[in-house]
Amino acid sequence: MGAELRARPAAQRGRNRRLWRAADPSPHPGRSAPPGLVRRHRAPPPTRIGDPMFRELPGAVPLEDEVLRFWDAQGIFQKSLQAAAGRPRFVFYEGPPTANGTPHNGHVLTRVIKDLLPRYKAMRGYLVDRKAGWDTHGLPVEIEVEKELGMRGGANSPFANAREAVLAYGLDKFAQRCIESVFKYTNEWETLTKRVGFWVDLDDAYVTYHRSYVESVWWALHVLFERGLLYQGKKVVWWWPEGGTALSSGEVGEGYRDVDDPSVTVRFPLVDRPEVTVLAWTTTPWTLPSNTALAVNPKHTYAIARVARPGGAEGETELVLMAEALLPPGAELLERHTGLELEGWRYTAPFSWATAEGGDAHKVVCGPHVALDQTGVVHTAPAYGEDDHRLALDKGIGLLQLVGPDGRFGAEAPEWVRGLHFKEADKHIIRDLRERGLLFKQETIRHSYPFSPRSKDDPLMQLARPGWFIKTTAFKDEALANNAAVQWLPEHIRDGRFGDFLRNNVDWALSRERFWGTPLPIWTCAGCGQRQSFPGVAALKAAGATGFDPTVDEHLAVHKPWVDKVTVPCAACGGVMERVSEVIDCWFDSGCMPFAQFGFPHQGVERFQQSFPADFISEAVDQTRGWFYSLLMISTMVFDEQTCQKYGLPYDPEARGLPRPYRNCVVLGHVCDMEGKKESKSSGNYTSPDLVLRGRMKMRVVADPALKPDELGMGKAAVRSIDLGAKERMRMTVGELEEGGLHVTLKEGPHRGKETVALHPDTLAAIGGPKEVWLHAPFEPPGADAFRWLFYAANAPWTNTRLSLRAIREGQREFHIRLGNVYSFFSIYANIAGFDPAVHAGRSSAHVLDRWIRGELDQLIVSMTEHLDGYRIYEAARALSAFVDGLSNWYVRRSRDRFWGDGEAALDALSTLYGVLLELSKLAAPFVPFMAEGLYLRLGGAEAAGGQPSVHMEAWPNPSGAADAALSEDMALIRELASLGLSARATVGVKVRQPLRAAEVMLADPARAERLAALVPLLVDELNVREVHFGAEAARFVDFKVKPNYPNLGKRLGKEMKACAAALSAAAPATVRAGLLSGGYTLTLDSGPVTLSEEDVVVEVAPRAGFKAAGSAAAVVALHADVDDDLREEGLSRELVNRIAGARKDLDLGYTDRIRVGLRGGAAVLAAARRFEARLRSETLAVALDFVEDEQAPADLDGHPFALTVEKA
RNA sequence: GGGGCAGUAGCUCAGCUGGUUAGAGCACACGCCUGAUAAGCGUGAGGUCGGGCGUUCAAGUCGCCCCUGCCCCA
Repeated sequence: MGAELRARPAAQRGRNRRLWRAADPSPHPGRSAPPGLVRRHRAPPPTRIGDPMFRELPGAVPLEDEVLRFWDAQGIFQKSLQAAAGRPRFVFYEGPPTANGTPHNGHVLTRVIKDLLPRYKAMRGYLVDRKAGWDTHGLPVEIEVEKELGMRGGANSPFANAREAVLAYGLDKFAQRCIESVFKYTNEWETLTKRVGFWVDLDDAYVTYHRSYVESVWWALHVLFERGLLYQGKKVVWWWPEGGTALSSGEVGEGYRDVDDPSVTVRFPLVDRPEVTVLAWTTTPWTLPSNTALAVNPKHTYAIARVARPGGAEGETELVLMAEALLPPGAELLERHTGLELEGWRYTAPFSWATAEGGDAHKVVCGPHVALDQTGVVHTAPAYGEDDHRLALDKGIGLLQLVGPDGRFGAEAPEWVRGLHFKEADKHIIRDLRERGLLFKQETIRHSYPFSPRSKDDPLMQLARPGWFIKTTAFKDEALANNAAVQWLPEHIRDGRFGDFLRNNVDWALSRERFWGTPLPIWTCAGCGQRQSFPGVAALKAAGATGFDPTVDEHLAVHKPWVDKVTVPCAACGGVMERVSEVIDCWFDSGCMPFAQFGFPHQGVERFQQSFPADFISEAVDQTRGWFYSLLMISTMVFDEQTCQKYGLPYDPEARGLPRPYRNCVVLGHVCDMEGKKESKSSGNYTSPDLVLRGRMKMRVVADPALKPDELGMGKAAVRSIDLGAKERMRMTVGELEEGGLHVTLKEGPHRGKETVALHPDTLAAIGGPKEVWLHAPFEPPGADAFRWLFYAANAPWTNTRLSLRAIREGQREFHIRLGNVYSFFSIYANIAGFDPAVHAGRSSAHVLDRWIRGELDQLIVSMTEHLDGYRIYEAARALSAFVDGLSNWYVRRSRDRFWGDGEAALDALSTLYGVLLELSKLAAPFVPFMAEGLYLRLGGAEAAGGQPSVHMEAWPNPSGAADAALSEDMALIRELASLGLSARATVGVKVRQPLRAAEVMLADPARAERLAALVPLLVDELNVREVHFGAEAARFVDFKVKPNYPNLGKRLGKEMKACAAALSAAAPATVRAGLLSGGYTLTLDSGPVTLSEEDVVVEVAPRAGFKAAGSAAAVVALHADVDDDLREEGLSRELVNRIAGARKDLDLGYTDRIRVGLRGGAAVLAAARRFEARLRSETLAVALDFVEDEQAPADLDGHPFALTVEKA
């Protein structure tokens, strides 16, 4: 190898490197990576013949590929379960997702949280079954199929609503389509699940439409029916006219959106005094024809007053009746009445199209729900409002229902509004009111109003409907007690969101007039009205049921339309019982999951007994009214003492069997975009999880001639959420794994729909006009571990997470890269030293750094265990990260010279670091399962004594007893002193390579100096000073400060605290300090003398002005800044080492390669080199050093001429 | 309209049961180190802790009111 002249100073090398980087604007998409993500750009030089013992750790995605292959090939997940057989169980319930849409980033969050705790508990010695599940029933599925089939009711359709379209299509075919739709994206879900490392048993997944599941749900309903808790009634429900069905509160909640609606105040003339009109307000004018009452609050004061007539002539007035407190300014008060007094007053309704049924109409009634709002009088239409309905029942008021379930005015209505959609009718009704002089005021308000969650343009209406209900209100107290026994994270969910929901509980509107769902297992006799429920097919057959279709699939047989053909002879009258037509709310399915997943009680009794209740569940916060509720409510009702005893379930009478069915619930926040908005496909601020995981994503593509041929049109929100500059070029291919493809420039533009991008028509044609394309990001994807880490370590799981590549990379740098670097460092020296864990591991080195890091590791184990046992994921992740920081930036940094030394010292350090890394791989395993596995296997954990095939089968580490609180504190102080020393060096302005004579350290608590003695060499090295002095001399550059120890003194002195603080600050600090050190210092306050002990006063130090020093409250470090010839010579020699090391690197030499060095230079350089020749040789592995005196040498070493040749020996 | 959560540095977030220099990361500036090296480290600047009132010797932390945002409900 040829020699190379190497004389550029280090600083210049650095600058060039920066320039090189800055001048490289990523010309090779797909290849270059942002600085910081690629660990090295060349393989480390071979260090010995044959394979090194400790292999390099590859980048994130290749590592994850490798580990996934390994898990798969070795069946590690299954093995881990087999190995845990017989251990106590930690029960986890998987909340079933619906696979009829592609998974998004929010699902990544839930999946990684659900993965972490089971992994942890498995390592802690539990058997953790992880049964997957799929939610397959319900409206979302039906709507999806209706869309696929182009079914839609209304104006341009032959059908009144989609419901009728489905009936025309055929229920049997429809059910088949639903099943297909449900598993449309199963592949995407399974791929994502594996890719993010969520261990769950997909092969044994429960499916809510399977017969065994349906029969379990039937059983639960049967139990409720038998107890009289399942009843038919009429309730006001949120109704979706176009869908022809009621919606559950969860479904309604999805569809709220801000809209502008009319806000009208209407005149209702009193019958007895027609000149006085009651003013009532509504935002739903279409309900006015169905008005049957006006409600007032009995406690409020109402007034008859003369007010200006709106829109009337100047000075025109009218008499109105409304709440006194809400009268407009200038109103003339004529009479006062309490709400109570108004009850029974009759008024003339604005419309009289029909007569109210079932009671009185058109009078004033009192309702406690009436708020002091608008006029304080509420227009009441009992058919269209829950409060209204309840009040009407209460007061014997009848009901008018002029808008039918199809959302349109019916035959009773006059022609001008007949057949009109209710929203459409609003303006006609307002016009009519205005023409008849009944409209007092009209405005427009913006408020949130629910729309169909599946068809965004269909407004919902409240409607009194007959249906089946569960009497959940009868279990309110029990449910609240159950809730109180659950450990919620965050805690406030219990008394806040969830508790509130339970307190305001209303009976569960269970039935759905739909098709694809669990059929309600109730049969009724047309003859005598007898009703009976059946807990399963066997019970039906036992009752003599006929009509089962033997040709149909067993799962379909328990669904509509097949199950509707099943009839049962009526035990009461001998007639024929037929099934009621309804199916049930699919939330009820989900809440039956604890037992239905095993088919309990028809089968799987033992598995259920072992799995009830769950130790842990986790979903996003929107499930408070969804799954969290359905689970809790159903188990509260069904698994009472009686049921538990009957089926041998654990029931602690003390706790009334609470909580059930879950003990701990981690509530997750939403995944938001960079602006903090919730990610959603329809608003376009959404990226596929694939982008983070694999650096690519599949998008639909449409043509847009407004684009340039090389442009890719993408919604603004999408571009931002992808988190690149718009100028970044992405690679686009048609096939998933295709090489090459087109490079396109992102062009921000309008949002074109869910996951959709646009291309110029020609470009689209040129690539064959595909419907979908793959976009490949011009960066190295962070991968699954980094994605997981973001959700664990960026913030608590229940706060919303802002997703951005930047944030992911930040976390990756902080944890993954740092840990990877430590391993990389270890592997280099372990390979050089021939470190063999079988021989060298487990040395209990007495070196203070080794003792320290082992102690820190112990403390880490303790704190992570505590945190994870308390489900505090974020805190555990922070502790882990802080440890890795200390390991990298203090342990390794200060241990370096030991690693490249020989013999025992190196083996001690290697053995310690090896042990720490191996334990760390276990501690990190639940968080970053891929990297942890990669580390574990590379460290030979599997081959070590007692090792397991996988880190995930390892036992969670136990503290070894190495924790040393005193050492830990002392080291923290030393690190603080190092920090102060470096700060002081910055004021001196001398680089750290230049040794200084001494550092003077003054501690606020001088007693600690002695304990620090053993650690002082670390400080000497870190600060590059020859000596560190504590104490006496240091007093010269320190000022003392004394202040009261508030927590201590505050309790003792109370109100005297202020005076004491003032007196103390007035005293001379040095005197106070002296007094304290000699047993106590006495202050004289107005109230008398107060003697302060050392514990009562905090003494701090601060650097006195004019010294090269830096200080904190605990210490001041000052430096002897003068550099004499002796020090300068040593500095020069270290400078030389640095240059030679730089040359080695430029020559790409291996770590152990020997070199020959030729040094030309001036007298000063040569003198330094000769004096420190031994060190020069050993630190640079120079086997030969030639000196040539040359005062004209071209390069500069701290102002001295010099030149260097380095060649491999 | 009601309820829940949140508002702390330019940005993203910590901050335990109230205790006196309010922290971290990123970004920025300067510097350092470099046989882990397209990595790493240090220092600095940057805050009336959304606003107001109150409780207290002491409030980012507790209470009340208001403002703003998000979520849930009506």
